[in-house]
Amino acid sequence: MAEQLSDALHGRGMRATPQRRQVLDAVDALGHATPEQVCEHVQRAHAGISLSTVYRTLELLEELGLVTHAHLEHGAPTYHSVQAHEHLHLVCRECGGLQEADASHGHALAEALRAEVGFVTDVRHLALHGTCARCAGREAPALAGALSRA
Amino acid sequence: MAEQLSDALHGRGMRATPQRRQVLDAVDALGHATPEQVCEHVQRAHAGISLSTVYRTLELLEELGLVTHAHLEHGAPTYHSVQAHEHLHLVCRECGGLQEADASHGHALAEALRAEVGFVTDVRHLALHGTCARCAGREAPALAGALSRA
DNA sequence: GTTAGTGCAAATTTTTTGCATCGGT
DNA sequence: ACCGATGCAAAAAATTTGCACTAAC
Repeated sequence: MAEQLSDALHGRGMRATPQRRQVLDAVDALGHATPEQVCEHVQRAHAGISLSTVYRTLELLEELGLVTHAHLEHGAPTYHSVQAHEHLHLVCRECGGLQEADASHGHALAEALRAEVGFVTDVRHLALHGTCARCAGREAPALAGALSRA
Repeated sequence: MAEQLSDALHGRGMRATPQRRQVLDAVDALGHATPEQVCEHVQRAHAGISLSTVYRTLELLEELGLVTHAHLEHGAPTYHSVQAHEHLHLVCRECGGLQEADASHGHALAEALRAEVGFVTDVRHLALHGTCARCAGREAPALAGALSRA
């Protein structure tokens, strides 16, 4: 996989720098991470890197198809490794919590869209917003009442 | 519907100002709009409004459940009226184009998630990223082939 | 008349860019 | 040695906030 990065870079006449490897490793390790979190992680490891380089590198890695990003909350893009298992992101609007769900649910949707309008969906980039089970239960009076009666 | 806004505001001890009506109207009229586009639209109409007020008002309208927003592209939240027909947003990563698709596809996914993990998805807030039919055909014949074979 | 809401300008936060220097090839 | 990549600091966006003034109720 480290070779995958080097090859991709060299193939484009670009250079395999430690920063690029470290950013990719950080995205891998963190699972979901904002550019700032990636930067902190790399610096904490031991290496020096600037936030500018993180931005530039994430953009590059995305072009290379090694990472993707999703907008999980207001103005905070989060990056994921392509190698990680595919999953959907469920973002709760009430508590801000994040949970993951199996990507298979998304595949049916993606397949339907491809068949109907030819749009090829990147399931790894799928973020769903709504209300998680806990918040839905807490805030829906009817449901809460039914439960407390039991 | 104008009454819906007034009632919602008065019920909370808030005031029905022309700016609030105009922001809601603008979101309605524009379909998808960033805060800045909303501001321009209101100002073009004839009224004075500041960008600060647009931000504050959009946040308020979202709390009231009259608008929702989705992150269609990097760092640019777009707001939609709740009254508009539900639809999915298909964002092409290659050309940046935006197309809509019927929300019924999303409903199956939403239903599956609700049944499995109790997460209540807001389908209006659903943005899918990928490659549109035109770009898929033009830029990645190999990938398109691989996918259609699957 | 009260008090929430607005506009403006300043403060934050987030992301991009210019340029001299460093380092991979 | 060559030229792409980095770091830093400044610039550009994007969003939030403080405060005096306006206007809805």
